[in-house]
Amino acid sequence: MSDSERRRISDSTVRRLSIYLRFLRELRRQGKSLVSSREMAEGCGTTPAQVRKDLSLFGSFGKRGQGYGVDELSLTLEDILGLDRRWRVALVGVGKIGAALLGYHDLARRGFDIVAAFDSDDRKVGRKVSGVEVRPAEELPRIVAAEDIELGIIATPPPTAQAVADELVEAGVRGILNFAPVEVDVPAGVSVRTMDVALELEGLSFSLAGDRSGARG
Amino acid sequence: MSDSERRRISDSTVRRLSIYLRFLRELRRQGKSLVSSREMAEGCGTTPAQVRKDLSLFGSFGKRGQGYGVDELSLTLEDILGLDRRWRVALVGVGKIGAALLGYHDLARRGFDIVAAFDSDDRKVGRKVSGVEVRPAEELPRIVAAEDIELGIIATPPPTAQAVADELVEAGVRGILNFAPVEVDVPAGVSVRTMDVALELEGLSFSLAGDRSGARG
DNA sequence: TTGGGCTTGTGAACGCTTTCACAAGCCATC
DNA sequence: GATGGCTTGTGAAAGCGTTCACAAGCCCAA
Repeated sequence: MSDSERRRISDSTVRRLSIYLRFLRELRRQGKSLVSSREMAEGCGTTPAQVRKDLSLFGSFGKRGQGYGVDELSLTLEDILGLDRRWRVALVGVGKIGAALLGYHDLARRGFDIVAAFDSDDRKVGRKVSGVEVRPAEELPRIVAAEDIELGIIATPPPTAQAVADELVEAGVRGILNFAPVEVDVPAGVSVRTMDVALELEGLSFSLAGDRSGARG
Repeated sequence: MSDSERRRISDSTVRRLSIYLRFLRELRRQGKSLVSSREMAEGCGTTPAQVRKDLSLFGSFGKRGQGYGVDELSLTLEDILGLDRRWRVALVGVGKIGAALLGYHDLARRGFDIVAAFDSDDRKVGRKVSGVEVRPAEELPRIVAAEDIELGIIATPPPTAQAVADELVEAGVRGILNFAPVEVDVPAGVSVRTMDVALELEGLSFSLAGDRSGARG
């Protein structure tokens, strides 16, 4: 697939592809070999038409009358998502969230290895957290570049998030997962996703606040 | 605002409202009193027209030729988002992520109090984590109902997530933040948001994989 | 070989979200 | 009080994503 084709794919489609893959891996563990778009939709919280349309953006992977081959489609989605390899990730900020991420083995299971961790707090530097040594923030540029790290996770307080993002990009990182509750700017060609727990809770709060009369739906 | 008006608001708008509010609070700390849609757009990663359209869905809060009053708009957005009160939250699963959330004070700062934590592991039950006592999973239904808890956070392994969601809903919870990497089903009238760190990294992986020729954009 | 049941792949229709473009309106200055 | 510069609020247009609906195609049974 060419870059220009890839660019046309929407964020929501990519997100669903990940969900499909997660579901397919579960089916694989259960030993299922075929799955229909209807079953995928039920397991992934969407519609059969949506599943088929999403997949059709990349090719024809199913068999009419039968469904999709679980193994085959898993591999295809892994290819599409760029998961046919492992990714080297740098973590910046070893506070509560950063430490939790270092200990969260689902990341490695899904292809993302945190190979370096940084913190500006001297008391944390040198300690090992879940097997990864915490390094001083000053070494970030050198190590990220030297170790060919392509993804970064920002788990610092908001005021330093932008500076960290700048350093990561300068050192060659082209994808950033940001846990600081602030939007960070990056140059074109670099992707950022921000995860803000409180922001998600606020979304729930909105739904509930609009529901004061006990309405259903 | 009536429920039916509220229902028309899209998820993406609600998400942006939260981002606007986050930004406005920062401006308030800086002592700024007026802000234009252009400045908000720059600080929130969107466009001025989008900012104005989002706000216009709820009313006219600005002053032509000047912009929006920072204090006034903050309060308005808090009202809209249902943040004119505090929310009582139950946390289920005190593993790495759960413990990190208990120690993450940004939640309390933004109106969400984790007032109960549950775990099925006897070794964790009874311990206090960041000031909250861990209770046995069996007590969840009773305590959530008795304490008028309206929001739940699931931080258990995937296989138990659905059962926990069912218990939370049964006990009266109408909003769930799910950290288990699996989609959970809930009845109409209950909202769920799933946060999956690996899934977000996969999104970044997709962008980078489609970018092998060093294209810009 | 034929018929029935089921499922994919996809153009077209639909509906929602974003962007555009401009009238209405505020403020400072002269 | 009139002028110029700036900003909001909003219909209309454009752009996207989702849903519909059905032809094409597979498999099983008789």
